[in-house]
Formats: sequence, C-alpha cells, structure tokens
Amino acid sequence: MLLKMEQQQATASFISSLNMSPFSLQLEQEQPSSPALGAGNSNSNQQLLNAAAAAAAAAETELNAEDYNSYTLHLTGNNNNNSHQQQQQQQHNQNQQHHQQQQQHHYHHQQQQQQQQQHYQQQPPQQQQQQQQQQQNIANNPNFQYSYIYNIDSQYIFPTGYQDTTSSHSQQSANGGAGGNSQNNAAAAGGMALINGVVTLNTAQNSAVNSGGGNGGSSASSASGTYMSLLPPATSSSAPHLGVSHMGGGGGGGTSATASGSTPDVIDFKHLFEELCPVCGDKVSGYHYGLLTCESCKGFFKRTVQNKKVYTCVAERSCHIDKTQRKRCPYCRFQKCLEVGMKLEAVRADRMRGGRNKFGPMYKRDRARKLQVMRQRQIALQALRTSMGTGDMKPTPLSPGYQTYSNMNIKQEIQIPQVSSLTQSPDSSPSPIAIALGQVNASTGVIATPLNGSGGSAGGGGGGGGGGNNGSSNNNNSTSDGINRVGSGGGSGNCHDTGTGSLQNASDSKLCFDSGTHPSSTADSIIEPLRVSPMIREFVQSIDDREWQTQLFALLQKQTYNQVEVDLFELMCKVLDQNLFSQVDWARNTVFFKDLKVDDQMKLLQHSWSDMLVLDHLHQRIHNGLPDETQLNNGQVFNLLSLGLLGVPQLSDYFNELQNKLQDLKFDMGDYVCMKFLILLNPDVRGIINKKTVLQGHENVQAALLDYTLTCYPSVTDKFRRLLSILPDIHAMATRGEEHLYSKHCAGSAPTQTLLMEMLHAKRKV
DNA sequence: GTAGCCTTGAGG
DNA sequence: CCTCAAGGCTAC
Repeated sequence: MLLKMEQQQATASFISSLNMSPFSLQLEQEQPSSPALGAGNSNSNQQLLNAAAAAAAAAETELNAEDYNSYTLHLTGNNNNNSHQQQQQQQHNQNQQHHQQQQQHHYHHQQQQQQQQQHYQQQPPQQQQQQQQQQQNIANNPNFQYSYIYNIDSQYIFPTGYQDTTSSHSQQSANGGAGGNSQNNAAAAGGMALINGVVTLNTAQNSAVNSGGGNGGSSASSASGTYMSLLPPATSSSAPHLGVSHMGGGGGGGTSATASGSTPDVIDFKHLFEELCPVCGDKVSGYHYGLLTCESCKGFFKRTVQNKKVYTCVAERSCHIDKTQRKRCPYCRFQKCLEVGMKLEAVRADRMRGGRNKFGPMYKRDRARKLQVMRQRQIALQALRTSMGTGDMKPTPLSPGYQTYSNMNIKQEIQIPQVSSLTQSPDSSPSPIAIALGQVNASTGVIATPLNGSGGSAGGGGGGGGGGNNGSSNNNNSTSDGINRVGSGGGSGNCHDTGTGSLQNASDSKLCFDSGTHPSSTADSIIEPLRVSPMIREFVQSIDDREWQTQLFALLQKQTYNQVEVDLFELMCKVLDQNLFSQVDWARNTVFFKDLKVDDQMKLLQHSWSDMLVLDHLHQRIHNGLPDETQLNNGQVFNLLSLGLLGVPQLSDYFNELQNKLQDLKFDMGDYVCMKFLILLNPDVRGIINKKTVLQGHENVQAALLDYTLTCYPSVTDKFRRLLSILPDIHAMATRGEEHLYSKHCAGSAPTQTLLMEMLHAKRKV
C-alpha cells in the first residue's frame, strides 16, 4: 500500500508533470515523432491512459502474492512503471547495478535477483548459468517487460503484468483508432510512474524514460480469475453438446452453419476451429491457454513459460509473425502470444497432466457466445434468402449489414465494435451557444459545418462494419424507461444523422450538446444567441466529446481484443481511470484552475473527480446519445451506464431521475461545462492555499451561468437555481459510488495502482 | 527448438 | 464414459 506521503507526492508530481514541469518538458523532447503535441494534447492523454491500463493489469499481482506461496520473477527491460512499486518493495537489498544500467541505457532494467536466485537453487548449475546469461541479455533489451508470479505449490504461474512497449502489433493498432500511437508514450509513461507512487525512483532518475510507451498489457487483464460480471454473458444452456467435437466428431456437413433448412442446434463447432490462430494464422486446434490457437503456438507458449525462456529480437521487436515466419523470432512470437491474450497462468507450474483448470467455464461461455453469433448469422442469412426471393433486400433489424456475413470470418465479426447503437437523440434543436459559436444558423437551426465521416473510426474502425447483431435487441437494460434514447433512431435532428459513428469532430460535437434537451421550438435559443458570454463559449470549446468517446471505445476494444472473457468490473475501473486522466487533462488546461499551485489543483481534483465523472456521464448520455451498453470485441456486453453509476447498479433510478431533471431544464453544453467548473472550483475544499482564486473562479462561473440561463433560457423558470440544486444530488451519488469502489478495492476486486484508486485513497486520508 | 501426435485426468 | 485442454514424447 502506498504511504500517505507517497500518495500525496505522487499526485502532486503527476499534476506537476502535466503542468509542463521541467520533467514533463524533458519527456516531451523525447518524442520527436510528435513535436507539435503539447503535454495536454489528446495523444499524450491517450498515452496516459495506456499506461494506466497497464498499471491496472500489473497491479493484480499483489493480491495473488498474498494469496499464494509464491515467488516472483521480474524481467523488465523498459520503463516498467507499473510494477515499480512491487519492485521497490521486493528489492530492499538488490540491484545497485541495475540503477547504473538505467542511467547508462536510459531505460529501466530491473531484475528480481533475489527471487531468481531462489529459483536457480532448484536448477542444475548449467541451467542456472544459461538462464543468467539470458537474463543478462534481456536486461540489455530495452523493450522487454515481462513479469509474473510463479506459484510453487499450486497449479499456476500468475502474470504480474506484461508489456511489450514497442511491438504494438497490428491487431491492436489496426483495431483501435487511438491505439496507433503507442510508440509515443514516453511522457505518459513518466506520468504514470509518478502516479503509481514511485516518486522517488522516477523523479530521481529523470532519464529513466524511454521512447516506447505503455501499451496496455492486455495479457494480464484478467489474471485474478474473479469474474464479476455486471451483466451476465449471453450463454446458451444447450451449447455444450451441440456437436462440440472437432476431433473425430460425427461428422455433419461442413456447411451446417449456413444450411438453410437446419435448426440452430445443427450448428457444430467445427466452425470455431476454422478460425485462424491469432498469433500466426495457422489452423486453430482448440482452446489453449485462454484462447483458440494452433497446435504449434500452444506448444511454443508452453515451452516458453515452462522453461522460463528468455528471447531477444535481433530486429526491431516488431517482427511479423505468420505461419511461415513464426520460427524466425521467438521473442516477437511470444510477445504476440501475450498480446493476443494467451494466459501465463494457464501453464501449470506443477506440470500436472490432464484434468481441467479454471478456464473451463470460460471456454464454455465463449463457445456459447460464438454459437449465438452463428445462430444469428444463420437467421440473418435465412432472412436474406427469403427477402431475395421476394425481391426485398431490406436488411432485417436483427442483423444490419448481414449481406456480408457469408464471407466474414467469425472472429472478425465478433471483433466489430458494437457502437452502432450510438444513435443520437431525436430532439436536436440547436442551443444558444451552438448558434453563438457560429455553428448553427440561428434562424433555421441548420448546422453550418457538415459532419464529416470521421465517426467511422470511432471505436477503432467499427463504424464501417457497424452491424453486428446488437441494435435494439441488446438494449434490455432495466433503466430503459424512455429516458435513454439509445436505439430510438428517429432523430433526424440537425446534428444527429451520423449513423453508426456518432462521434463528431471536436467542433461538431459542440453542435450537439443540447440534443434531446430542447423542445422543438427553439425560441429561447434564437432570442439572444450572440449574448453568450465569451467565457462560456471558451468553456464549451474546451470540451472534446469526440475524444472522450473515441478513447472510451478504443480502450474497450483494446482490452477485449482476442480475449475470451474479461472481468467487466475490472474493465469498468480501467475506463473510469481513463476518464479520470481525461478529466485531469482537461482541468489543467482550464482558466482559473491552471493558475493554481499544484497542491491546490490536487486537492480540488481529489475532491471533485467523482462528481465530475457522474456529470460527464450525464452529459454524454444527454448530449451525445451514449448508449446504456455496448458489445465488446469478444461478445461480452459492457454496461456503459455503470460508468455513470460508478459501478453501483442500484443508483440507476437515481441517475435517470437526475437526467430527467436536467433535461427538463433544457440542460445544454453551456450549462454542463459551467456546472463542471462549479464542481471543480470548490472554494470549500479544506486546505486550499489560494482560496481567493478558487472563489473568484467559482463566482465568475456562477455569474456567467446565471447570465447565460437568464439570457438564453428565459422560458425555463429559475433555471440557474434549479441547476445548482442538482449539484448536491450529483455529489451524493458520486459519494455513494466512491464508497462502492473503495469497498471493492479493499476486497481486492479492483485494479490497484491506478489513478482511480489513488483518488479514492486520497480522499480518505484527508 | 519446433510441431504433430499421444497420454492424462478432472469435470460433465 | 466422454470430452478436451493440459503436459509429454519424439521425429525432424
């Protein structure tokens, strides 16, 4: 656990680094590929997020370490900030040499010599020597990060976190819109190091920053094995025995999935194994170590983990791995194994043969999900045939875009992000500020700037594929009481015709902030659009909703790429953590706040983060049509609403009530951003040094909001006061959420060493 | 070291 | 008893 002082220092340093301290400046200089990007740009933000995600993954080890009689093996050749704390804890008397290496090579190279020595004692001297040599090799390899806990007594080798910081393989980057910049994560990685309470080590060694960055170590994402699902995965009780065998199997025709006359139950799982190995593209032979892979990659992974092999790459650590070249670079092959989600903990430390492990149920669910997809495909194909017969080519609601299914690999199909339900709300009358910003014609309400097609990349290229099988069929959320406009389609509003993408560019997004909140009459908006204060205009311009949603779906996609099943609560924490980073990034660039000292900034953020998360989510739902849920790459359904509820499903009614209240008040972007400022600039936070500035900011924003509401919404009685009265409600909800998250954290269910958890701790220590 | 095939054994 | 995902064996 972090010491309080460390925590304080960590957050302070983090914010400090964000505020262009010498430290952050140095980091930036090490990003030649993005010279134009400032510390606060979206890229750096994404980098922070990646690092945060990796930190979350790495954090689970502590729990495992407590639960099992384990020892650890850490091989890190990078700025492995995520495991610094562990390393520090375990490292009392070791690794002087390692520090020299760091400075020499500009990288962190850490080895858990103590643990390794224990391990070596169990091996013949020759083998020890060989492994020591390998460790040495890897210590000189700046981009190798690999650590896991090896459980002596029991079955598994537990991963503690893994990152290949340079070889962001094609899968991830190709699928994630925001995933493409993993090479430029240096500054972010530095920031995370500070956050994670490793202040001493990193700040003392500014040079310990690499040019790689934390590209979320996906492999460790579900290491804990506690599958706490917010929503139960769709399973089929009849799944297990539907011709499961791929070995001998009673044969049915290979076309069963598309046979028009067959019932869904006729589908056999041969199709599962027609998939290609995600590592090398060879034929899949079954589930191995967490996912469907070929026999050779299974064997390779087993050998590597069992024998604790350490490879090096003679090239750029980004070798292409396919069936013909997989033998060329075991380093990159193993990296890819981990990247696609092969699980170290599925390799048995005791080498026991036969039997089943904890992944059995997971495989079963995965089969069931795939079966479901196949069924839907089959139904869609049938519908297609029927409709073709009648000459009607209109797609069925079940499966938009199903025409391409027959040529589509199942895997690809599952990987299509389900963001198409991000339809906009039906009422999208322009708000005063949209008009004031010149983006909407005041008299006609027509948007001046046409929306571009950039939404297609939302969630990593999902827009184009769209389709899938979700649509309204998945919207069975209990809160869909008419408030949520997801899937309601109908919107034909001015700025909501973006179809599947729904994510507009930064300026576009401002056009939509009031969607759903206005009555069809825009009388209020048209009256005095030009009298919107410059401050509010500026506020609104500082909001980048596209970035928010892009990052959201990119993270969801990245975390579930090729994963059979992920822990949805853990995933939610990662998203919240990402949102927190965005929030900090936003705050530090804003007027009033940016002028404050780091200590004050820290206190304000620690006091307001959860309220802002709730408000942000309300805003995303009201103004950007954020749906209740989305289907992940692996077929699981992620409850997006849980983000706004901070993981407390019981709050959904309360949340909807708040949303109703806001919508009744014609809550728009101007209101939203003012309220956010009011939450952030809270002069009542104890211990604020420059209270005067905070108070001044608070009052200025209040005045601006008052003026805005009176000028632009004269028809909404007492709008200003009523808006302010919602703030305590938001706070109450956020507090409840915080308590929940904290208790989950204490129970060991939430990722540790994240900004989210640090914030939770910080508030409790005040 | 690789990869195809074989053996094993818990769970259904 | 069957399944199937582990580990093991061995020709290459």
